[in-house]
Amino acid sequence: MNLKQMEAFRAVMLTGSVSQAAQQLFRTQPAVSMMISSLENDIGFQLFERHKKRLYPTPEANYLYKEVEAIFSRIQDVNQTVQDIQNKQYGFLRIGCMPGPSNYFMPDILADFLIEHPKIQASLQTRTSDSVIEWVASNQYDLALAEVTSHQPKVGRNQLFDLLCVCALPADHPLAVHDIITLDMLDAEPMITLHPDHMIYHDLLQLFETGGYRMNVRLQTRFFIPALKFVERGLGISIIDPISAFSYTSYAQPGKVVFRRFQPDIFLRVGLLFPTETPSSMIALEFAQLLSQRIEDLCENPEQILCWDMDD
Amino acid sequence: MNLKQMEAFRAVMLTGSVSQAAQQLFRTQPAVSMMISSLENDIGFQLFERHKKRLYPTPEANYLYKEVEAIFSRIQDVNQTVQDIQNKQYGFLRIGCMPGPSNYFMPDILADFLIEHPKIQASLQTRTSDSVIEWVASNQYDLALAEVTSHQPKVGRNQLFDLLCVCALPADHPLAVHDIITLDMLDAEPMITLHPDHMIYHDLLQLFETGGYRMNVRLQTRFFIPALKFVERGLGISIIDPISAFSYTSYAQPGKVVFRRFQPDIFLRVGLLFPTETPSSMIALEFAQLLSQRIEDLCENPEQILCWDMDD
DNA sequence: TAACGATGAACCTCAAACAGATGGAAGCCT
DNA sequence: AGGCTTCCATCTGTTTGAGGTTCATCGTTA
Repeated sequence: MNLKQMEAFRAVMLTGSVSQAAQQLFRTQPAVSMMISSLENDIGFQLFERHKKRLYPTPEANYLYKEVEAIFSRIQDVNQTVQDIQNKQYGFLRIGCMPGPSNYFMPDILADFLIEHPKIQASLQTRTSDSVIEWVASNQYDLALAEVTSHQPKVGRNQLFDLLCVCALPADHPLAVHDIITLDMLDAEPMITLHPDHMIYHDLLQLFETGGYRMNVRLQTRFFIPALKFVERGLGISIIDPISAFSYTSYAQPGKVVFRRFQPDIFLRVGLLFPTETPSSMIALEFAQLLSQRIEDLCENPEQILCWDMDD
Repeated sequence: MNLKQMEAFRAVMLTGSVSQAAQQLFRTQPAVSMMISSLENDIGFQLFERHKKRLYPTPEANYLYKEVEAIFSRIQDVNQTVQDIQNKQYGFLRIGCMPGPSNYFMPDILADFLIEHPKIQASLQTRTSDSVIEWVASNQYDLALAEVTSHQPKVGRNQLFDLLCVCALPADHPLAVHDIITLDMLDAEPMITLHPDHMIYHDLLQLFETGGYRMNVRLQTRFFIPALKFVERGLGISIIDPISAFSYTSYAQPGKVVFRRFQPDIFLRVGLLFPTETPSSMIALEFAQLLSQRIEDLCENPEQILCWDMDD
């Protein structure tokens, strides 16, 4: 009882004759005839009664036929799935994302991706970077975007990006006339920063101190996005990662906040992370490639943020 | 993408290693290794990532595995069905039966059969012989038992039985002392017969007339079974087919009716009928054999009816 | 007579197995 | 660190058998 026999059986049941079945299978008549008799021999009972130059299927043949048809239906399913996978149209994408990009940046990219891959299912979860790192390590996400501090996650296929941060100022701030904001301009200037336990606060403070300037922290926020709201209201200046800045430009009205190049360079390090010890799905890799490309695009073309207020 | 590849794939997924899979499949390790890579080549994407001497299934492999497992499950179903058919434990039995044997004779035999074949489903319908013949011809029954008059249904696998009829008398009837009832004894004796359109009435009448005796028809009934009720009440003597007589012995209390050999021979012709142009299921043939055997047993051993009142 | 199916003989091809060896990567055990 | 083992991939060479071919024949039946 093998597939070839079942194919022959099915063809004979469908066409009602050995000759036609042979034709349909692109085989010769003796070949099909032999297949049927070898099948009958295997299973130990007759499937057809030969009568008056016709084949009459026995009731047993009808019982079997239903089940054989079910097998072929499943095989068809498998082939469909294989095709879908080949066309990158099959799979489930579990994405973990830190808060900053999860509101606008990531959804935008994911939306583009899902439109191109209509059958793909996805889930997007927002968590703190620490949680995200933990979850992706335990294979709860297929890929994740999170801030990384140490160089530890540089293992496997993980990809690191050093995002050059920009300076966000109220549009009517006197310093907004400059193309580049330097450290000395911010001496004692009211600032909106992240909390002190955050890497970027630490880096910034060190810059101020080594330069001999005073960092005047007017407000501390947990994430970058709310910080921008305070900038918008004129409460101070903030140093912002480009993804958050880009997100802001995509939903806020221009005229309230402007972004400027900041000197010296200060980086936010984010990682595009994959589970360790578990292979990634092709879909995950495909999406990761798109995501990575968009992030690089943002790094290489900071004008889309810096010139946002001008050309709009 | 063929069964062999899927078998190898399944084994590797289950055991988690090529070597163990090879062992399980009674193949060599290179064979399984080759099968997997030829499968990967066919479908166009990786199923396993080779890492640290282990195989890690990709998510795609997991998607496929579910569907492959479903195929094997169906194949298992087919094999089970084949086995059930081999063991005569699969099928549906549609039986048509004329009224006489359908109350006790046929149910008894069918019950025996179903007990021996626990998984078989059956349906038993009672109709007039004419209806039964019509229905079985149009493949509504797998087999049928009916009275046949002409010799017409002697086609195909149909089997005819000439049932030697017996004489049913009230137990206290003076004639009951005889072992054999002859025609002359019944001269002008009150009789309970079937209707005149029935073959057996016609045969009986002819016998009486050629012998020069008078047939005193006290009552006419449609079937044999009610006729026996009248015999029981002493209303007359009846000539009964052995199946109806046997049925009666299996439910009635002895002491009211006795059966005696009747001379000259008079036969009721019944047929064990199969659909024409349609093969019979093995189950139908099996049951037909049992049924045929029981009928022949009844014909060859009439004592079980004739001596019923004595040894009980 | 033509169509259909079963069967047989002779033959061919190829997937799939074998055995047996090798090399590389990685784990395990001193 | 070194040695041993395990596991996988790969190669060579070989064999086997299923499944196909062609061609021919025969019996049945429309």
